[in-house]
Amino acid sequence: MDQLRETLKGHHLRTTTCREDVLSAFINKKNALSHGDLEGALGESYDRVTIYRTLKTFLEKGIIHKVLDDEGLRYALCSQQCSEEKHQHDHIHFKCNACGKTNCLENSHIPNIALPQGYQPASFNLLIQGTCPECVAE
Amino acid sequence: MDQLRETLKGHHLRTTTCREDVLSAFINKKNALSHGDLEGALGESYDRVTIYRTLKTFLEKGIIHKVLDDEGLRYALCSQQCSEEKHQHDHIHFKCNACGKTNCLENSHIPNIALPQGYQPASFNLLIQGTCPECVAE
DNA sequence: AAATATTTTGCAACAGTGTTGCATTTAATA
DNA sequence: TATTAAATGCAACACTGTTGCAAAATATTT
Repeated sequence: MDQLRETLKGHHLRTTTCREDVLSAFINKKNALSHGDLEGALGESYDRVTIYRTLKTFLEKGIIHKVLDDEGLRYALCSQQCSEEKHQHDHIHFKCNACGKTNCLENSHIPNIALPQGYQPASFNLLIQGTCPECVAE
Repeated sequence: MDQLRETLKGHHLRTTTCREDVLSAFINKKNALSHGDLEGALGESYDRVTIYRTLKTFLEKGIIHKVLDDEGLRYALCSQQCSEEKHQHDHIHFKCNACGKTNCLENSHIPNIALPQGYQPASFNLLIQGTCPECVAE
């Protein structure tokens, strides 16, 4: 449980029960979570606004990153060490159309891509939709 | 101007001024447009709801496709011929962090990507963020 | 050209998502 | 334990997107 406090401290954040619970939710559920998912998971414990602010803070500090799919915005833990200064995310997000879960493929990398003249890329975001191993098995 | 009517007819849609104006906006502006962009461009001519429904219809008929970036949802013309039955989009979307515009790189293709065992991909969506040629030049 | 059937539109109302200001409470520090 | 600074809860609001229904417009038939 002190793991949570350490992570928060490591990112220069005060320890609060809300932050511990949100962080804990991200660690337990493996897949990306939306604000609504968190509201559901944490019940009535915290105000909606507090959860929004917690997500915003976690984003800024590099604890989580945004994950986009056609249904909207979700968040997932940063596996690589990210900080306020530097976010590094060139891995792939996979959304299963069967179970609806989105997660990060940790050991994947987006290959080099030849862009037309003049385009200067800074960050890459690849979402693949399809069927995940668990749903393929059924 | 009959171009518009033809396109609509080709997708089995009735010709209405709203549909013509929305389609026209997509053709004139080259970049991806959000619902809000269209509301701005079309002024008070049409009800918000009508624009939402027009976008939904265009999506279903394969006239436009969704483009996701970190700010939310936009739409862009399908360059390849899409229909109600089949959407085919493996091109790349580029968002310029300087001018804020997102567009499709028409001659680009997402390369083959090796997924971990068991994942069955169906569709790919790659967003690259950076600086576009026009903004690099400045 | 007028009548009909069908689709589309505008309006009202609503649900969901996200933000801001401010007073109160809580966490860290001295 | 007292002080300081940050985080929370509440109220209010703006934005985004959806649904039901009556009125209007389109395409079709006569």
